[in-house]
Amino acid sequence: MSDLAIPPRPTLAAVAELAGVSASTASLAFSGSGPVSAATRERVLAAAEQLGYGGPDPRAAALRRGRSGVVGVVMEDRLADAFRDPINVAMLDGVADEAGAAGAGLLLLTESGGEVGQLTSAPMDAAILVGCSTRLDESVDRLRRRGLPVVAIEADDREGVLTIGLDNREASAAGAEHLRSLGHTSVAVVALPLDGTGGGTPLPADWESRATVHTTIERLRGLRDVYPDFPGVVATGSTIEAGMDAGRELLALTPRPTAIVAQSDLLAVGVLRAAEEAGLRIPHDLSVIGFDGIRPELVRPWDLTTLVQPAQEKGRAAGAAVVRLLAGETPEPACFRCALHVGATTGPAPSVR
Amino acid sequence: MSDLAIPPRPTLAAVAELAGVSASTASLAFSGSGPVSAATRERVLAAAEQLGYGGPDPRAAALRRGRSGVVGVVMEDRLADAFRDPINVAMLDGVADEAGAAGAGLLLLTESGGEVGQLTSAPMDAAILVGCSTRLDESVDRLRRRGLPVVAIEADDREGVLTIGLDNREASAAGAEHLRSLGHTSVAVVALPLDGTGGGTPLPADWESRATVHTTIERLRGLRDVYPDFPGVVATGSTIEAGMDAGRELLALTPRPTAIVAQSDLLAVGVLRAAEEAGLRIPHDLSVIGFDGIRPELVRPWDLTTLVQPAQEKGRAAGAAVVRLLAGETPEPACFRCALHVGATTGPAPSVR
DNA sequence: CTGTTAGCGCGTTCAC
DNA sequence: GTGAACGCGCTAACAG
Repeated sequence: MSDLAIPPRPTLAAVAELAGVSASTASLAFSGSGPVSAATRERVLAAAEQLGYGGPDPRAAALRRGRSGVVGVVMEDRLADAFRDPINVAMLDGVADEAGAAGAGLLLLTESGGEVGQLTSAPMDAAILVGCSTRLDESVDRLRRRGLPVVAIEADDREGVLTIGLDNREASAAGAEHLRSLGHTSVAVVALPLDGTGGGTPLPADWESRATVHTTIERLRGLRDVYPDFPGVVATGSTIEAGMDAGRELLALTPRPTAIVAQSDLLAVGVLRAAEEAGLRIPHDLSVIGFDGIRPELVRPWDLTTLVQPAQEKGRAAGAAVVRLLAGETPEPACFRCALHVGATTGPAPSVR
Repeated sequence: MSDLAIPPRPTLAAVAELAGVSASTASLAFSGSGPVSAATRERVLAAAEQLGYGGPDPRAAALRRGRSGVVGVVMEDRLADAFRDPINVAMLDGVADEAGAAGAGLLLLTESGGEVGQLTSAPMDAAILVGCSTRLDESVDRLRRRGLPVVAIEADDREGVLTIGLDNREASAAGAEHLRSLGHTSVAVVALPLDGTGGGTPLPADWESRATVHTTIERLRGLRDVYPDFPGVVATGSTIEAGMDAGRELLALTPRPTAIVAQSDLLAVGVLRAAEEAGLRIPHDLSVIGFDGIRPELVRPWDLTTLVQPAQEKGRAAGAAVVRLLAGETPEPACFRCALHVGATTGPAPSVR
């Protein structure tokens, strides 16, 4: 581990001089986008080889071109948390597919990252906002002032932002409708966080005015469209553990709900575990419905009733939108739909059996 | 969705002029790192506000400073695959923790991404190589020629690269030793990919000379240290599905192995499913051992015997190393150790019971 | 505390 | 097909 030291890097000019051509010619030889004779290119490349020149400095190229080839992906506070939910991973996957194919790198950022905020200081050509929370508005402002095109996934419509949506409300309502058709009258919800703060608390009555996370609100609204009243708890995040905690609390209610609506599959799995722990039979004693439709193997051994969302498609759409925006086109906003998968975790309400 | 168009951005100079100060003073007002009177800063900020100026252009700042505040993370070919294995996610998490704390953004790259290769054209200050495969050498060359410090996770030692290692060989040997102490004489392996190509084939006899993935080789060597001869298959990736496929093949061998060594926990879970499918009792009829120690809930309902590696620590070390390298320090290479977790998927060999 | 002076390393006009 | 000049937008030195 000797020389990790950085040797002085040759510049294009040095290469050009060695090759006996002008800097601009050398530049063309590298970018390949101009008319350069094969012989000249050859000489330039040879000179570069000899000097150990690794190609044009991307920083300078970025300044000159006004493009850095980087797309920012802005996620929740901790990357850790974001990565933990497979649905986010699937989405990122879609983004990487499209943006990557267009030659863009993905720069992972958090809204609160860094000192003054990476949002203001990171070199990028556009940004995709994911899992939008409280600071969305502020983030958008910062990005827009930098002149960057912004694409948001599942966010409130906002001036200057292209939104890739999901029918959260309708889908949730469809899930609730499914429960209602099974005769459930006593349902409870495990909600995703309402805002940037803690969670792990009962769902407040005034959630609609207090919550700031678009997805959470819309899913709650969908449930309310079918069940005007329901108790619930706010989970600390989209994890199995949080789902277990929430499940334990809800199962201790009297009367015990006959169905629990979890706002994500991971939460649903946690609820199922809590139910198992309490000795309840699924779906005989309790019905559980999730949201997302993550890969079934992660939910094993249950066949979870859930709302399957096209996460990767969503990501792909966002990636494609950014690419088009950067190409000067004006892509249309999109809205994806979920499909209800009726599995084996929902059944008739105990009272009607 | 009207004006996603990018309005002309004001420059620092314009702001400075409006504020009636020089450009450099304005610059200081923004970076905050110089002596500027509160009143002056105030005026500059007000002018910026008025013009809708969003702060210094990161591209220009990067060129001038020679730093872009971005650390590249180079992963396997498809980001999708990388994200699918929780062990990678855990590691990324560690990297994000350290690098993020230092204010750096993580730029996700693939070795083959983009046209001419993002490795050459992406603006970054340093790179972390992860899941090193065939093209490692070439990648390192490209990065080193750009004068970038390079940190590699689990790679062969190489001039000019700081390696963060794992005791893959020793750990695998310890796992094998565990099986031997239980009386197993007939073990088979499910190997991670040997190189960038397909997989899904029997493990060739000359794997040692053919394989290019450091981690795979070292783990195979560790197994061989205890069991000189063993059959095996090469999985197509680190997934449960690939593990199932591999498991089915190995369980069809005659004589059927009494123990299967999987090179990752996901593969092990796949093998367990294949065993279940074949009606085998675990560990009565078959012992299975994994590698990684991903979160237990992902392996449920089994309590998998596995080699627990400190993945997040590994990532953290890599992140810290990069940060120190960028600070001009010379961090030492590190090597982490795994711990054998004896779960409920390994037991005495059938013949000795 | 603030202004002046020079570039950072390259890509892009134009001419030739 | 090639070269000369200019400036992308900012910041590090210095001088005042």
